Amino acid sequence: MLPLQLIVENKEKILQGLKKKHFVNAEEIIEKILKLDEERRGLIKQSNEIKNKINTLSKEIGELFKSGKKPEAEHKKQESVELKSNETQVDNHLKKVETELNALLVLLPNLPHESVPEGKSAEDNQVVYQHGELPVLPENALCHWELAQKYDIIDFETGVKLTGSGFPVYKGKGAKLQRVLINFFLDQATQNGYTEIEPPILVNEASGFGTGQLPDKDGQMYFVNEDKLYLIPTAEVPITNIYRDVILKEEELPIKNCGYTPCFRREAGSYGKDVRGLNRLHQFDKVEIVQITHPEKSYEVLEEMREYVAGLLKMLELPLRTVKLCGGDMSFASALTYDMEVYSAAQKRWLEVSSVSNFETFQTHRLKCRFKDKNGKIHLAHSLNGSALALPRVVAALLENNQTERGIRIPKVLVPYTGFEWID
RNA sequence: GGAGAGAUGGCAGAGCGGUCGAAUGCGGCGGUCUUGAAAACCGUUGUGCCUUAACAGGCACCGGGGGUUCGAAUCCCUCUCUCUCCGCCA
Repeated sequence: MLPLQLIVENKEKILQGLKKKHFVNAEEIIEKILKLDEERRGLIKQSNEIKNKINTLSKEIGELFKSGKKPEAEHKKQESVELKSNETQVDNHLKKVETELNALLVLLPNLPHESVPEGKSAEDNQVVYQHGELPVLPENALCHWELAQKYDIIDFETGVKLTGSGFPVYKGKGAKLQRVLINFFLDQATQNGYTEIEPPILVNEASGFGTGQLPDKDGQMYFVNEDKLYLIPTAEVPITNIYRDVILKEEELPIKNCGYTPCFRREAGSYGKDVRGLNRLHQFDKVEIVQITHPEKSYEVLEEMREYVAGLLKMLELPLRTVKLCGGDMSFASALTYDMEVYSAAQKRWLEVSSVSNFETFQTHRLKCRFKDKNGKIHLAHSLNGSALALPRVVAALLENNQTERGIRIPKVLVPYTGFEWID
């Protein structure tokens, strides 16, 4: 959520940013917001003045009763009652205005950083980095879902039987590979200064709202109606919400947390090759990294996080590229996002395995996550996060790119974890 | 799941329906003393919003929401959470 003050003070800048993000109706909404805000201020002033009078009267009434001047007290009581009904009217009006205002504010996405490229869709994204040779596989190379079946390591059909599509069952070395990757990613993160967190995977509405999934993505999360809880779509939600309603000390920044959780996404309306095999799932495993930083440091940290994630993929010997998302392709809450993609040699396409974003104050404003500087002043912190990494597509690329006559080769860094060099 | 108790400032802990944003203690910050430190003493110590160029002033907040009252931290209702006992349980 964008701070109201920012909108009031920087209307033009906001409109520009929203345009870059291809947000429609921006002008109309902003105008409404400005008008409502003006109304709101007026009403607050009125309400406060009435309350002030009532408070003063009440004190006087108390004194009058004490000194036994009953008739005068009664008179003032009457006056106070009238003021009260007046106040109730003003307050009701104010409440209505504030509800309307809030409903509009929540619609506005975050503003893109100035370096975000113009563009409408994924085609306009900029490749800013590429590393590794694209493997060339023989004609008879198999896609990962075929390999999964051949070596009996992932069973999609049984997942359908147990739950539904998008809930694969990992078996044998396939299951172990999941566990190994989680451990590897967590170990790397903790070695790089991130504190490991194991959060709940069900969260309440306030948490969903805090990181911006609600109300924007209501319907994409699984919801447990009985207890009014959401299954998390990413560890970002619980891990970032740790800092909801918290005032940090400046010297506590940056906060660096990481965590593994299963992630749950309903993702209604997907189709075709995008959802084959491991390409898109309703449940998957992911290690997430989250940082809460000083506002002046967040872009530096974003680059650091992006390099960190690229480093993971290099260790796994996967060809990768980094894409800077254009305005139209960015998420609701992000100010700048890099997607990390690996090349899946049998499918002959790039698969997104990580998304690293700076949210600036968009999340922290909702979260009320602030820090106190040396002078005792309170500021909003910046929040960032990234996948490091999501497993399924990494596994897809590993299986496809490393397939040989002999079996599937496990990357060297993982062998100490797996205890085997081949899936065969 | 059943029965009871409770929720107050960074923490601990007071608070007859009126002068309570809230005693007191601890902690934090500033100062006096000291070569330095400790001790002692003095002062200070929440958040949000509105008005203001500023000084300053006003309003709200004692778990959340609603109510009674001229006036609520204090009374009533309701929700949430915590604790104790019992039951169940990895």
